Amino acid sequence: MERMKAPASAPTPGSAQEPQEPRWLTDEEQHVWRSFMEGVTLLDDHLDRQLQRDAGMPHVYYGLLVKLAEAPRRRLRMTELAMLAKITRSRLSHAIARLEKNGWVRREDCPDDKRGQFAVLTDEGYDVLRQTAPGHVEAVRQAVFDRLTPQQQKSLGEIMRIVAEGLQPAEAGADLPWLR
Amino acid sequence: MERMKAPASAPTPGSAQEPQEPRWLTDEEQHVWRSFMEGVTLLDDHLDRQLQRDAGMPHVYYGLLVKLAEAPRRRLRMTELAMLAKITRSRLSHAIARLEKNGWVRREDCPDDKRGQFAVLTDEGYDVLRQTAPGHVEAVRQAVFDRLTPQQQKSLGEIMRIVAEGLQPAEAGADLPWLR
DNA sequence: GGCTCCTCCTTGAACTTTAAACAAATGGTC
DNA sequence: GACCATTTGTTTAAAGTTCAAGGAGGAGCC
Repeated sequence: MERMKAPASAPTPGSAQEPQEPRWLTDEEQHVWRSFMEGVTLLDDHLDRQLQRDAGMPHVYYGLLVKLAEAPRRRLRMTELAMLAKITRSRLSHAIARLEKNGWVRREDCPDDKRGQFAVLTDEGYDVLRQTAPGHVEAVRQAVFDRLTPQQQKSLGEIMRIVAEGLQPAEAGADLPWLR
Repeated sequence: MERMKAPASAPTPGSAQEPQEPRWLTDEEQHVWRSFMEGVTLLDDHLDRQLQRDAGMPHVYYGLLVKLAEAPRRRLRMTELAMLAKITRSRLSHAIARLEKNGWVRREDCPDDKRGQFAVLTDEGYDVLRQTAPGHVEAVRQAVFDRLTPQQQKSLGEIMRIVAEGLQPAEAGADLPWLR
């Protein structure tokens, strides 16, 4: 994974060749990375199961409903929603199609731009959210916040914000500053 | 998401009813949680794409090869591997089937237990790992370690280990203590 | 208008994951 | 041995995700 046996000698650094000596992870870094991946995997699974059971949808879909619920008039342009949720438009298209079938979201044409579509949270969708939100918060609390000190919570936020910013496509939302 | 408008009054705490007043997230907690989810989503996507492009497999599959590479005789029982990778046996079955098609893993019967199967990393599989590991470490470094102070790295490890432990099924690996 | 390029969103196929059901082997227990 | 519960791993179908391709509208330019 992050470590494999390293070759005996390394090419001169700074040369034109790309394949420098790989910057393998140290043991400490490796432990961090494994804890991270394990924690994320288990947490993701846990919340997906919780929501699938209690709300009949995966975590990502739940997140979409939340974004819509928070938006003015409970609606967002598809691209906007995709960016907020950090997923591709393609994935969003499929997701909204499913949520539409459930009656939790409906599509509306955009008057200004005939290419555009709004995803609109229906009253039924809002109800689902209201009924399932308490259980979900509780799950998140039990899995994460209840186990961490305030200082750890703060650190986690800072750390993951840094990571997220580093991966944010440079221009993402540059023209939609109010989304950030 | 973690917050919806709260009812005006709460049922008496400690009563027999479950639906207490939900423990909504504070604003700070909510920011932490969103940073976390966004970071994880972006990171997961990023590494998946990196490995799909450079190694022809998703991140999880890569992780399976790594576990096998580290195991004695480069082999593990299916259940053992599933537990190490924190995935279900079903998922593992499918994954190994695919990796077997690639020629990177092969199955072997377990002599002791006729139900049992070993997943064995082939030489081809090992080569793929050797060739793609440098690129992957580099991606992990650039996305995570290069951006964090040593103190933050340490915190991240501690925090995610706590989260992981909380979600580990109580008995998981209890009878396989050498796996922990 | 005509041209080109870009953006918005959808689609279909291939692939991965999940959930539930299942066969076979094991390990008691009687 | 017969019985029953458990463990092991697979299978099926449905659901979700990804990738590449594409239609349609907008925006700038001649």
